[in-house]
Amino acid sequence: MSPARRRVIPEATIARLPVYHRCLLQMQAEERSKASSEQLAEMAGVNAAKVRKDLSYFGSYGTRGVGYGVDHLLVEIRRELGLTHDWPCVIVGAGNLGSALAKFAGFSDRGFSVVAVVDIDPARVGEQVGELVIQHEERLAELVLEHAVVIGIITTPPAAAQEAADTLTQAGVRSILNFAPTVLDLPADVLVRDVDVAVELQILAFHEERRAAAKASATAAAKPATAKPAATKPATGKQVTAKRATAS
Amino acid sequence: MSPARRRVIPEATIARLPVYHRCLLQMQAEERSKASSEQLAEMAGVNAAKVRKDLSYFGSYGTRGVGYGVDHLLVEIRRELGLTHDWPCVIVGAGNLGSALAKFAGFSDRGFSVVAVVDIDPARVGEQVGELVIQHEERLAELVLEHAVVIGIITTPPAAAQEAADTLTQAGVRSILNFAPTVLDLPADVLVRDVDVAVELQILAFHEERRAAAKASATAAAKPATAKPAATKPATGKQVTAKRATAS
DNA sequence: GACTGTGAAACAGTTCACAGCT
DNA sequence: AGCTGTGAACTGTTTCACAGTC
Repeated sequence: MSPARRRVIPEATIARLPVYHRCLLQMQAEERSKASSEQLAEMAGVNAAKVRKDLSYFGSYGTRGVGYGVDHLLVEIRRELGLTHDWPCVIVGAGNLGSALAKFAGFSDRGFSVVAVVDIDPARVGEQVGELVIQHEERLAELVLEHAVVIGIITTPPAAAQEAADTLTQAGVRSILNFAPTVLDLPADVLVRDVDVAVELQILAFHEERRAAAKASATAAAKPATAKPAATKPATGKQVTAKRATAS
Repeated sequence: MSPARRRVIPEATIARLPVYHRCLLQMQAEERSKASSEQLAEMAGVNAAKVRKDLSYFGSYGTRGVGYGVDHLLVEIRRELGLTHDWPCVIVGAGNLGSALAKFAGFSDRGFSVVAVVDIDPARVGEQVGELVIQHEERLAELVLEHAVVIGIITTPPAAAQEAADTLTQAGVRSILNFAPTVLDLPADVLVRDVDVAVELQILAFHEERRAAAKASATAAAKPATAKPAATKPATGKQVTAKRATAS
């Protein structure tokens, strides 16, 4: 529809867009028609300047002195994210996680529909998972073509992930969400996003470990400059909010 | 044990540490005793300079002219990540995802043990999930204290996530892995990492959308500088690898 | 000769601060 | 008066390139 005369958007901005989208949906549900960058920021857990800069990459959707129109902004973000049309996805690996994702309805309302679930274990083929029936992984390429699958979701054990990714790629899939704890080796035009729960836990553990070390060494050291005293209670006005980290 | 005379480590480095750890484990399994930054980099899907810089934050664990000793490096990273001791975790919300995580054994071998699963639905209490029995969410604070839980994993529906987080925080938990699609509002000393599958899918969708737009506009434009022709096959020497993005 | 460790350069992302619109 | 949009300053991260060590 629109001409591709668009600026280059920072990755960090792109990663926040879905969050803004969610916040705006909530505002819409609350019948709010206007939102200032300040309000959106508070809700999204970022600062107002960031919201304004992020949104400005796409155009001037706000009104000075007023704010952003919730409905309008929602439409624009929706368009940018391609949430106006459907994204057929396939899940490879019907283990605990794959099945959980297949059953989970929360994506379909945002345009992501799981059109097939495959597994390599013949014993599992035919089993019902949510609305779908597990098919054999042999049929993966076929299914991708048949349903015009655009996004592949890999939830296999790590040893099987590369092969799944290769099959998906050869069938034309260019976007992969990889839950397997492996680094996939794919052509440069394939976009892979890794979600690894163990990695996340280890990052948390690292910080816990440091906290413990800091506390231990605070016994001798006089200067309390290193470790702040734990924020006793949320302040009245500006809420001191948790350190946040999302997939980039 | 060691004095807290440690440098400040960039977040980006911390996020890669678990990946190096995984690669080293694999090398160890393959009986390799030495690894160069180049080899580690290839395996981890990053470049060699990054590996060297990352590791150098922790000390000089390599030998010039030789590389890094796999076993030694593994011990050091393990220590940094606190994988030498156990991290008791609790899962709040025994839905599809919560149950899948509870059943999944893949964390325990890295020191993360799920010591309890709670849910707010009385009908689910008593149900077996993996090795554990679902308990009522009322008991959450109690369970945290009893098992000295350090990490809380929130897998509730979004509406219930804030309350779960508050309870965890009040019981002393300072690290939260949040799967609920909500921005949690917590004291600044609580570290939250968000994992949101819908967000990940939307990021992939954004890029797909742009690809489609670029292709559409490429009809008129002569310069093929914007979109590279799809890498036909993995090159012999240096592998051109997929764009990668992990939780930061 | 090979490979690490690291300053310095380049790049990316965030925050500031204010001009400009309504 | 209020709030957006954005250059400019700043902070964080990656990459380069090479001196230093084995």
